[in-house]
Amino acid sequence: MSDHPDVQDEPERYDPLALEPAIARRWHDDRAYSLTPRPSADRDGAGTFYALTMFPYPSGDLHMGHAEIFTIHDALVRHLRMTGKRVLNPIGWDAFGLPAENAARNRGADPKQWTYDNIEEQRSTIIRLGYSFDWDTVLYTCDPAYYRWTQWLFLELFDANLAYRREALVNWDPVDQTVLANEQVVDGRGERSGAIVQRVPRTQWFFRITDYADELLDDLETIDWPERVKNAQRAWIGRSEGAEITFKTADAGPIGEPEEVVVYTTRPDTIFGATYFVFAPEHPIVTARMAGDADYDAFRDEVSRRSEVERVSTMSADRGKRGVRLNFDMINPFTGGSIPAYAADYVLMDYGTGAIMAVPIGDQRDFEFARQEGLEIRPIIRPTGEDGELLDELDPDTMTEAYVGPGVMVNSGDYDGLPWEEAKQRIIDDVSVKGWGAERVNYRLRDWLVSRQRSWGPPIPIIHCATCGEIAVPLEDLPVALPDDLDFQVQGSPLDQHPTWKHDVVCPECGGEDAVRDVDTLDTFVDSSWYFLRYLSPQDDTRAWPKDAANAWLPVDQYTGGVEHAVLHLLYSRFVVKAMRDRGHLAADEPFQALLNQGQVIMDGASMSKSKGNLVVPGEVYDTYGADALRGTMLFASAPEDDIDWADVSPTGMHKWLSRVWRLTLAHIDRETTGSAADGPAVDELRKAVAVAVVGASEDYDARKYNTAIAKLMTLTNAVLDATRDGSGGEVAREALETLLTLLAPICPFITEELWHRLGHEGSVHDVAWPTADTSLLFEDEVEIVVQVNGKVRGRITAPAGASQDDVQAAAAADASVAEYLDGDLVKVVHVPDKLINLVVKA
RNA sequence: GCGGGCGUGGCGGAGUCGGCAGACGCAGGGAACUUAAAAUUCCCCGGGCGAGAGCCCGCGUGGGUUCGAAUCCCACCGCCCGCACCA
Repeated sequence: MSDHPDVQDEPERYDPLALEPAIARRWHDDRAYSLTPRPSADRDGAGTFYALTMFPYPSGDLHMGHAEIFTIHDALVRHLRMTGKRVLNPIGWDAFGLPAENAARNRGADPKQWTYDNIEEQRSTIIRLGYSFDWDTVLYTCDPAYYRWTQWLFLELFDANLAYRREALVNWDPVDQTVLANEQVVDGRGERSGAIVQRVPRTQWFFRITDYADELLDDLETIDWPERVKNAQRAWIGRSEGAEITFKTADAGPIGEPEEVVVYTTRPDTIFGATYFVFAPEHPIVTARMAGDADYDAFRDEVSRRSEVERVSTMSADRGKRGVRLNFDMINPFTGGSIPAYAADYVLMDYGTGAIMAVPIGDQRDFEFARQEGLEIRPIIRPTGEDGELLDELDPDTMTEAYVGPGVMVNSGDYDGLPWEEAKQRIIDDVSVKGWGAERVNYRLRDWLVSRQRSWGPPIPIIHCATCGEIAVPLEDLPVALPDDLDFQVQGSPLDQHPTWKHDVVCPECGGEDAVRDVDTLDTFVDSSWYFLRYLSPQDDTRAWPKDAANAWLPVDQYTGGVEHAVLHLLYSRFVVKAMRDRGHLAADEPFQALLNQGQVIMDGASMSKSKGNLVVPGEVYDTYGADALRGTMLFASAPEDDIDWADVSPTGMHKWLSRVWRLTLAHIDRETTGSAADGPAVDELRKAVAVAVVGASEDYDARKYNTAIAKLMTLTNAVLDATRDGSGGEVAREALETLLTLLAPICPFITEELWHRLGHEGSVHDVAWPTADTSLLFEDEVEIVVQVNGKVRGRITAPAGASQDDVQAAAAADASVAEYLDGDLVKVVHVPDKLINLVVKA
């Protein structure tokens, strides 16, 4: 090279920094990987593929985690293209959200400018790393051209009664005077102010995701996702089966007659063991009956504050339960007996009905509370063993924990002697007959709270009219755009505090002036719950997406992203697709057919962060070794699902291998140029090595095991080296190198493209068809067979392929190193053709 | 506590349809080339015994099934990730 004029006769060295940026820029500027025009209605499954990667959030430059996702995804996509698929591979930015707003608050930045600056930085890194996205489909969720349709989506749900407003307990930061998103609450404190977050009632917008609870649960069986993600969703949905049963207050109380209180239980069979009754402290009946009791109010306030703070830091078992005896009793409808009523912190207002029948004998929490308060623990079940045999009766005085196993009912009136499962069904039936309740399925899943008192998000397209109520903004008035002159220094919501924005509207229904805009914005998870639909037609300003395109392209064939979205984003997207299906806008039941969760990139065993001083950024890696080495290092380190500890891997090693590929290719070109190209004596081995590599690497690519695919390509590289060591190398060497470059192209797109051109090809290596192997080369005339005696390897023999057991056995027995172990009667012979023979002898 | 996953050389990892454990690489050691270095190329590289051929041990631990187990079954230990007072 030019800075070493004295060594200019040396072969050109591999210098990725000199060749990668220009190629990267060309791919981007030429839109080399855009899929225009789109195949749509003719999509038949075989010819097209929708590959999706979770779009980045633009807070700063790309980090190593992004590089990991995109590298895996890009290898997948480039490989699929070479196998003939037409791949839709879009990119965009999840560009609304709190960091931009916080930057505005803290540093006076303009959130829009801040966001787009970060996007540009990320975009150039993505281009530099050679990720083959379709740059025609770029979208930004903060662009009015996008969020117009996010607002449309909201109105669709509003029209379907799947979006509604009600009062709910939300996270309130008393210092910043604002509601916080759950993700802004860290260990019970506001992330900015450090103040303990309170639960306060506030009117909020919700999406009725619970309407789809059963389908969201059942359809998990139809999608190809990691089991742990499905399990996380199952747990989050939290379906349980039981019954609702009505208890009455023992006295008439404030309304003049006994009040009815419904409880939810999964163990109706244990109702005869309900020896007390517990309300959530905020339960309305309790609030009414304890009104004016200052001690009670203090208890309730402490509980509501305490529960949120301590839930995150303390194990429930260590904490003890807090409760107070209320000033009334309840009647157990089955026994007719009066039982004491309590309010306690271990009963939650927002699950079930906010009240429970407490069965200390059969529920650990009730047991603990009963012990603590000296309440009766009544045995109503006698344990049975595995074969249904009766075991010892329970003794409440000596028990240390509740009994939750199988048994038969005792002390349970007409149900005595029934197995507990049978008693459960009988009691459910009887409850219905007597009008005391009904069978009931319950879910842990809550409706999705989507409103935020923040201003860097899509305004909720609703107008509140004094006479008409909540009125949808007419579609032709969308988008409801954010004003450009928000003041982010105000306390509370900048949108709410804007001098004119919310008032500059009349009611679309009655034309009345006494109307204001909704000042809340939508959760950023709403933006990301449908972006994969917008990718189908990002420039279309007449509709969110064309129905035929949605039907053609959904579900996404492969979705790659982090497991941190196991529940939220992936559950919300599933809900949105199902809701849009029911609105007639698409046909798919699920958004993402297959999901791949890539591992994390960590450093020295810990997640990377600036504060820990262990941060590695993609830039410093590709500025040293190049993008190909960065990509190769990540994929060679381990399987895509596994974490990568950057301290354990070696971009240097990857660079060394790529340099070897470079040298071998240039040496071959030199042979051809000087007319000395001719295959040497090792040509047959090399031919075979090519076939082995094609077959092996193809299998690995199909299984997305890029680490072993690379290992096989290294082996092929070493075979080329061995075959050309003597300076020989002709057509077969060229074929070996071209195959190597083709097989490596999806992983290291730059060096392969460059060398492909240097080998004299006009087009791109990425347009080459995936190679197939001459499998006849894989067939061996002779095979090595392992000889075992009593299961231990004692020798190896060479035999013709397909040799019979008799022939192999004879040859094995004749082998000197084997014969010495054959001292006894041959009792059994196990023969695995062409692989192994095991001679079992008995002394 | 409940649910899920994982334990293989100094390190990342192969092998996981039961059939030669440690592919491929990193780190390390040695050699060639060089005035020297870098780069490159070659050799060695789980532990023990042995001059050597080779033998024994070895995939978290202990059992089991089998001609044969890293792989299948049982129990235990350890680590990681979810969820966590959900009635």
